[in-house]
Amino acid sequence: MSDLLERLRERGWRLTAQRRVVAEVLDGDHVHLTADEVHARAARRLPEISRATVYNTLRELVHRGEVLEVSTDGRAKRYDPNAHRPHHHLLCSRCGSMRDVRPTGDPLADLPPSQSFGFTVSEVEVTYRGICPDCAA
Amino acid sequence: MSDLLERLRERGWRLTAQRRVVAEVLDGDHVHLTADEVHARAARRLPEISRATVYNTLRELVHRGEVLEVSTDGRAKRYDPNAHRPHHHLLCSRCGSMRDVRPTGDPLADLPPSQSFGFTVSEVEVTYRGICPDCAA
DNA sequence: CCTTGCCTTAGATCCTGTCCAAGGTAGGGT
DNA sequence: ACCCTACCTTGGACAGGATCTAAGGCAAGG
Ligand SMILES: [Mn+2]
Ligand SMILES: [Mn+2]
Ligand SMILES: [Zn+2]
Ligand SMILES: [Zn+2]
Repeated sequence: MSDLLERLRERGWRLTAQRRVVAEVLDGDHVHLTADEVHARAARRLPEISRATVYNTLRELVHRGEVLEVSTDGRAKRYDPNAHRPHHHLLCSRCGSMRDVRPTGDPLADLPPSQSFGFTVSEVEVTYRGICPDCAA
Repeated sequence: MSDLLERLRERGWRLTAQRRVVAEVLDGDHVHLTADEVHARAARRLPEISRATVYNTLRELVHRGEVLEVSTDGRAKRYDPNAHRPHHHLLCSRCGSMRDVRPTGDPLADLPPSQSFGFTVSEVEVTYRGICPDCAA
């Protein structure tokens, strides 16, 4: 994720300790943290970091396409560093945990033009809902 | 939608003016109102109806499977009376309006068991995001 | 009709996320 | 190495959506 920070610095981003820590916290696979979870983990390394800065940084990373924002049924949004390879999600209806999945097939191709109602469709999101192994036990 | 009210009354629901009006407001095709929109329309027929009652009634209708709750990217949730025939949604990223769509193909079949991560998957939700004709103009 | 337990109500409260004004600092320029 | 300044961070106020509470109201069975 240090690549990311370099890339952004070249585009005029100031490299601050806060932004570095947020980027570190977001690193990994199947990572889907809420903003408050990001803040809690960032605060372990940088205790004075504020919630506003976490929100600001996340918003900018999303806006620049470096992080994916996923909303889950009225709960807090989750932030996903795996933005460069498109994928979908498995969501536990009980605890809200998420896993990445890559279904075969292209749902965009499954939308007949007769059903588009004049919309210019740019993306599709597929969410599989169920109970995760932990919650099933 | 009077069928609905009868069905619920037989299951022990009290038939109040408020619940009747909420059910009326929710009737129709491609209906995806927010709770406040439901409240506003209900209040045209029953001026003293409270927001709390609208929220209570919607929550119960959703819980009993008579109305679908659709969350749309951090905006207010929308309520969909068309719960009995499964369908998916076209969502305008600008104004938040929605239309029902019925894509061909079954996304559930597109999830390889190797990708299930032990989840017991019970439903799949597909959202097509784009710009609606009104917002494109 | 009466009674009772469910329903409705206004307002407080909670949660998530944004906005603001004040002070701090990265990093280009000298 | 040091300044400057525009950009960044901060705490707290604020806003919208949704839930909760305690008090009074009313559907509907007896
Ligand atoms: Mn993901
Ligand atoms: Mn619908
Ligand atoms: Zn779970
Ligand atoms: Zn629109």
